[in-house]
Amino acid sequence: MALEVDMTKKQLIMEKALQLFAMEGYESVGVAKIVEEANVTKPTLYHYFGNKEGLLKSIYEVYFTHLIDQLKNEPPFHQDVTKAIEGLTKTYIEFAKENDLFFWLSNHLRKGPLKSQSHLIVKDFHDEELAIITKLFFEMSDFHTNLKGNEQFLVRNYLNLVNGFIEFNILNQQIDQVSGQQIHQLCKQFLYGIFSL
Amino acid sequence: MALEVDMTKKQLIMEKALQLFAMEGYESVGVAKIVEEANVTKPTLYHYFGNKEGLLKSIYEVYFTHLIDQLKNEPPFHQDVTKAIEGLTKTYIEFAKENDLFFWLSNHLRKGPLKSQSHLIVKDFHDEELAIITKLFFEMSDFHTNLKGNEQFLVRNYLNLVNGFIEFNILNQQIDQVSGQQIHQLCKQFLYGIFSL
Amino acid sequence: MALEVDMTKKQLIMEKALQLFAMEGYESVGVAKIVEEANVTKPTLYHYFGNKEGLLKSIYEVYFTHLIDQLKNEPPFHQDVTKAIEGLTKTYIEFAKENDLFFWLSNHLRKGPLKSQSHLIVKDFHDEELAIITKLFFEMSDFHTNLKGNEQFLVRNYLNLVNGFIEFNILNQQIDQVSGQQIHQLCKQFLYGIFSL
Amino acid sequence: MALEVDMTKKQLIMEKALQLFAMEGYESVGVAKIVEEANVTKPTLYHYFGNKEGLLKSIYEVYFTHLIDQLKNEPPFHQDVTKAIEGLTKTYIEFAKENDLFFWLSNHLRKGPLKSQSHLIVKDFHDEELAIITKLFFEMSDFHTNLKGNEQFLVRNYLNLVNGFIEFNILNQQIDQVSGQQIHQLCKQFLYGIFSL
DNA sequence: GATGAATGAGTGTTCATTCAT
DNA sequence: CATGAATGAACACTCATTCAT
Repeated sequence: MALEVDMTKKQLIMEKALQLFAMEGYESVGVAKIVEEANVTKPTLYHYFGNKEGLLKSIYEVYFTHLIDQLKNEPPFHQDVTKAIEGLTKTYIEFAKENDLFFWLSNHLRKGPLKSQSHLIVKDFHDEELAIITKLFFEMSDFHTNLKGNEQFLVRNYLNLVNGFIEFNILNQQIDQVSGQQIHQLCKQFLYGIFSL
Repeated sequence: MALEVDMTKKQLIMEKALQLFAMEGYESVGVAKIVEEANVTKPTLYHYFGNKEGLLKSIYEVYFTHLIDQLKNEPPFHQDVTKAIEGLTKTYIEFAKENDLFFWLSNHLRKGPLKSQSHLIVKDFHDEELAIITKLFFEMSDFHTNLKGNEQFLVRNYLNLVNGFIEFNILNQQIDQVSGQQIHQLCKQFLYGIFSL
Repeated sequence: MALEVDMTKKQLIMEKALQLFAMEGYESVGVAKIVEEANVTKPTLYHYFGNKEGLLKSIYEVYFTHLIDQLKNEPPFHQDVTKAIEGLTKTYIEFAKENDLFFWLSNHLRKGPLKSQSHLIVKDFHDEELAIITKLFFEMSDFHTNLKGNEQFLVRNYLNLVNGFIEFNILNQQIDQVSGQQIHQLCKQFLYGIFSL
Repeated sequence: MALEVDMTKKQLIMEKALQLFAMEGYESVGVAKIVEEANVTKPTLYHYFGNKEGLLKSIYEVYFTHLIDQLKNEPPFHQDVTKAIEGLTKTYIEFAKENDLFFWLSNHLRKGPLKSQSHLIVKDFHDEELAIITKLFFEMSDFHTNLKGNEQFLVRNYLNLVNGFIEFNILNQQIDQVSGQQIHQLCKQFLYGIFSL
């Protein structure tokens, strides 16, 4: 995170909002608290973001876009499942290393109550993420036909496993120390599971 | 669920609160909405539960206690890992079949923002659950020494996998149709992963 | 105060209400707190007193009636102002010794906000008290014509002085040790003031 | 009091609150009534005062500070008891003439139930007042040694007498007509009492 | 760009009181 | 006599949002 003194007010608001949303929850944090932490006034917040919903969207547009871009830049699948899964997992973990607070927040909002305001705001973003991962798994099942019909199931399992792994390491403040070997082990665990099908 | 007409007002309030909390989130649902849905007045709610927090606690005490009891009644571990994991998983799925709404709710609250009121309310309950599962995995690692040192990691993975599986099936309204074979497959996937260690 | 075990529920409610009203104020104390302290239920309170107002009235009827009776039993004025004032003062102080909590309460309610519910409830009681004292001072001014025209003024001064003296001693938990000599001194102070007119 | 049309909303809220608190009591008056009388909304009140307690404190800070300042500006005691007491009394009565509603309010709160919220809010203010008056009486007892040991007692009596006198005149809407002669008479009454010691 | 001031609608909670049993 | 259960209205307070400057 850049020094607060170098940030524009807009960045500062997003930064503080991200912290608060991640730790206390979008619904529980009032705009009053956000502007207080950021040392700005409410109209400043509304000037930049329109409303509270727009603030959350802006945060997603800044951070989540990075993730999506990186996921889209994954090399196309070429028969090596292990390589594909490890590459994907490394992408997720690299992203989480650099954006731990946002990862933590989005991981909660993704699975938040279906009809909660916050979940509805971010649903589209995560749907796009899901589509990308799902596409990859369908490509894989074209080569490994024993996976056929289980793509959705495997996508869910994969995301639960990886996101859970990352969340656990963020919680214990060990995300920065996650090694390539640990990633390898995690993927092996998932892949062994896959081939059990 | 019994017909509404047969329920006491206390039960009715808890039922409606459970539905609303599960679908819209504890923080987003006001007591006004709960009492309106339950066709009672606010003082009635406060008569039975003291406050909103007490309402959530009461819901947990009713439902979660069942889960804890069943987890405690799991037969002690006797060297057969597959049997132990499948038994545990069946317990979770049986519980989820009978209490889908509560399972959905608790699965969100368990991983809710660390400092959110709702998470803090239910933390103790889930800590007890975690302790029981963790104990089981430590018993397992006594026999399968290759698991040693990874118990916490495996517990997290297991819970992510099983809870994710259940959540997915509740979401698609297929939880009632989950078969023994599906459970077997789910566990196999996890167990293959374990022995990859 | 009699042992609580010997009291009827009605007496117990009045006793606890008196304590709470005196220390925290009539408006600030809810019936919920009163019944909790008295270990009875709300309908019991309403059975005996009708409503909160009736409870305060009942307390006044029990205690204040004693004061009024004693004031009425004061020997008629026979030219000795000192004797009259000292007799009156002794009556007040005796009453306060035996009923310190009630004295404290009534001393507050007497001067409470004019339009407050509690003041309006007890106004009639204190008007009767005032009438008795005023009558005495008019009798005095018949003999000491220099007091003529100042009767109301003197009544107020007298009550302020005596009630203030008692309040101060209750506050310092010294009301039981107030001696005849102290009463004599207090009255002397007032009487010297009178004859300055 | 300035015309309402010339007042800021903050002043208007304080003015209306003062009136209501004085006549009906702090505990009995809801913020809803205050904002209704002042023709503003609740958030406006909370914008300026934080909470109901802050409103009462603000009123005290505006008015009571005037009184304290004037009390502190009393000329130092130079052996003439009569002059000192009459000066002090004039200060009180001048203050009451200009701030009759506040005087009325503070006179009630000062002696309100010990554990009532309103009394606790204003206690510090009145303690400061008491300290100033007490200091003066100790200075007097250095010159008039017959007063020694009775300072606290005399302070209470003095305040009861003067405050009672003022209250009586406010009640009868005669406070504006209180003459220097009446003040002289009041003080004479107290001073004669003093020298009876 | 940025602000102090203001708001309508809502928050969770408690009030004195009453009902059927 | 006494109670658990229930209520309409009010409580102090906060929400996300907007306006004039």
